[in-house]
Amino acid sequence: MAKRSSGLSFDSDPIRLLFPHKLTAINSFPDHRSTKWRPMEAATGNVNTSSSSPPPPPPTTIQFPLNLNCNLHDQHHHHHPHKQINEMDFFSDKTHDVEEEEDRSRLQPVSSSDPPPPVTELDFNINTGLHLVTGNTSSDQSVVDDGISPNSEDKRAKNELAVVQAELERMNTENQRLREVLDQVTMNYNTLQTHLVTMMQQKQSHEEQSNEDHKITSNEGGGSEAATMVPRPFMDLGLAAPTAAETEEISQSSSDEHSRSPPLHTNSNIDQREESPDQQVIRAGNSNKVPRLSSSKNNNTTNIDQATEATIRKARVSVRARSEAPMIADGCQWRKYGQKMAKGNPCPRAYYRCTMAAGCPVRKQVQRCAEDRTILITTYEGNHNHPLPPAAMAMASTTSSAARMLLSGSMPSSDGLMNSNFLARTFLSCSSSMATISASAPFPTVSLDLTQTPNPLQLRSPGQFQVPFSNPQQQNFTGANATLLPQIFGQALYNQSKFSGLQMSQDMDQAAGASSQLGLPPLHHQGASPAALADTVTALTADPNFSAALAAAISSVFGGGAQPNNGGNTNNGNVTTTNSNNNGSATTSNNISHGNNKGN
DNA sequence: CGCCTTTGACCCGCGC
DNA sequence: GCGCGGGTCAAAGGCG
Repeated sequence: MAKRSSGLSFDSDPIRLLFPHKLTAINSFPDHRSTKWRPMEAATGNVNTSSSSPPPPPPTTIQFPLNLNCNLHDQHHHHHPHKQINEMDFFSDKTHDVEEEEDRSRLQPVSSSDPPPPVTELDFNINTGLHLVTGNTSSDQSVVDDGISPNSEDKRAKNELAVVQAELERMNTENQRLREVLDQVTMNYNTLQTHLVTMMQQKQSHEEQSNEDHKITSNEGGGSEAATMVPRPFMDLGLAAPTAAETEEISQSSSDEHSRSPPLHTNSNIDQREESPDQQVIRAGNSNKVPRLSSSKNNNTTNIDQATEATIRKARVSVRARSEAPMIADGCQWRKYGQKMAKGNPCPRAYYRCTMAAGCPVRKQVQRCAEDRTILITTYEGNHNHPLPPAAMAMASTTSSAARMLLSGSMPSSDGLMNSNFLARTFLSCSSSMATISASAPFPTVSLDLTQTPNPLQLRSPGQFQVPFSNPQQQNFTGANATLLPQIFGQALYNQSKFSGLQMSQDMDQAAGASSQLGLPPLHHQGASPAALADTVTALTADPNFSAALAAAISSVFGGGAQPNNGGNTNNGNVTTTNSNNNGSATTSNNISHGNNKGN
């Protein structure tokens, strides 16, 4: 399936996303500047062009949801101010009004002496004259009509008949139109299904190879049927043998997608198991190539979850933001544990570990863009296993949600497809010009480019605000705002997830729990192609819900200080930064560890 | 003293 | 098998 210009770009064959661990390091992590970001830029242009003008219905076959929704929406909202249905809309009062006027004008000769009364449904009923025939003389009209011959009543009846017939015609037309829409929906569904089957087949072949190579699931034979559902490629991404508590966690998460998520854990507990201080599962190399799933004591379901979580652990969210600060303040406490010179970038890459809780598996890498040193590339990996301050919640949910989006986007299970796609489109629609999915990177990575000015149309929510994203012409985007952006984004995503009410409905009982604790679409199926996801995302880039989510996010981040229609530059110019800025915007950020600035 | 950064060494996977 | 590159460890030192 061809790539579509949605801001979502895949660098490689879609199937590769399913086997991130198999990928070569063609686009290894540090190379944000090169291949990874290029598609996004291209996509940016496309998106902008497509979104700046009323989208000429792209040939995408997945466009239907929007159209369908719009139509239905309009039809069911009688008082929608921008009703666009001209040909037929008998759900609309207004249409009725107009047509009734016409009908009434046709009927006028019968009772020409009466000024046209206010048009209402009641009037319509009265004017049908049907009641008059039955001898209902209570109305003024009937009084007026009293003096009229039965012949005129016949005329009137005929007229009414004509009206009814016209209505019937219109209804037929509308039915036809709806049928066409339905056909289109069905066709699109079939297309998707076909694509899914294809991908599943490809996946199975890969799975077989993977099984032979890694013998990961040698333990239990699990039904072949289940085996086909098990995301074998992810098995490699399994974690080290889980502890008892971990196993419990796993079984819990597997047995219930219905939540009971531990309260106050910002993100899924996926990584709690990851390393106890003495365990250090993420050891050299292992973190990169993922510890093996050595334990065989788990059943398929457990393996699925392990694989899922391990993959999530590997999923990364890369944030590009202009910042002169050494790091963007994301509300967490970090400790630097290493620094390396990465190939292809003269700027060193710093490795940070979350120190807000012992054993928190979250890592982040900070590196300046080689091409533009003002751009700070921060890549998050993993999920916190501890409560987070509000300031850190957004970013945590962003990373977590992005990770899940990546995974779910590659697993279009019957129940996961919609969820994943919804989340994906949520994620990407908000910034189709900013978000990029890299499937060719060693790990599935969602890249958020916060250095570009997003399309105002996309950022304008019904509330008419604009995110103070960096303006390319205004390079003074400093750490303060750079700090905010991920939070905005994350919060928007988080909110949108709540609004969506999709997978959240299962686990959203924990308000503090970030989206990662939301029910992850079951990993039964796998092999959905990112392209399919891309298609869906492409088709659904305009998600009104996201605007609301983004509005809420900004409101929360700015404490209601979001400036409507500020053109996005206001804050940029005003905020000056220091490394330790809290910029007063968001919350009680712990900000970057103090030593961090010290060191730099 | 505790926490942090620095930095060289080490581990590991992958490609050749 | 070797080299490369990414990622991490851990000793040493700095700072408040």
